[in-house]
Amino acid sequence: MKNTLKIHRAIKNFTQEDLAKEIGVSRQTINSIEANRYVPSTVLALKLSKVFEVSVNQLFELELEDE
Amino acid sequence: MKNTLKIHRAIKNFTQEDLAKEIGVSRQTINSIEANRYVPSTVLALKLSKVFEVSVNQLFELELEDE
DNA sequence: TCTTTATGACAAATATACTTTACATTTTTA
DNA sequence: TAAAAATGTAAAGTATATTTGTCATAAAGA
Repeated sequence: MKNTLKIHRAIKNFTQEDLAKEIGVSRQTINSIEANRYVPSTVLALKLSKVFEVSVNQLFELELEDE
Repeated sequence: MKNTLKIHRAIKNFTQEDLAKEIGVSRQTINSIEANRYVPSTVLALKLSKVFEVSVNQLFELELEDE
């Protein structure tokens, strides 16, 4: 699964830490998601969707290897 | 977090087992998500979004207690 | 009504998300 | 160019998703 977190973070001019605080997770969690080290929970995805004002489907997209 | 899985499953006329096979998880996983016993991963949410042809945000919604 | 199919739920085991701590490297800014 | 801020990543620990197996009950069909 790929994501556009970094882009939306740039649009909002947020650091990883800003974002982490905003949604109540650690900075490393944000970093690890951006680096595709792990897949976030749907609650986390919805919170990101809310903060960035875009849909979850715009933030995250399945790749061939996911299916 | 609440979800509309049961409704979309009814629209497509899928049993929990049909759906489970469709997206490659166990029937209990579907059952547990519908019953709000746990929160699925974003990959799973995206797969459900694809099968039901609706956005993740239409399938799952944050509740007050999530924030 | 009897049988089959679908759902709800629990327990134990395993996989993986997420936290905290910590340190190195890169990027920004004074 | 030196200091500060931001990012990348790793390890160890905790929380929780997911599987497999199993059983009880509800719903649907013969």
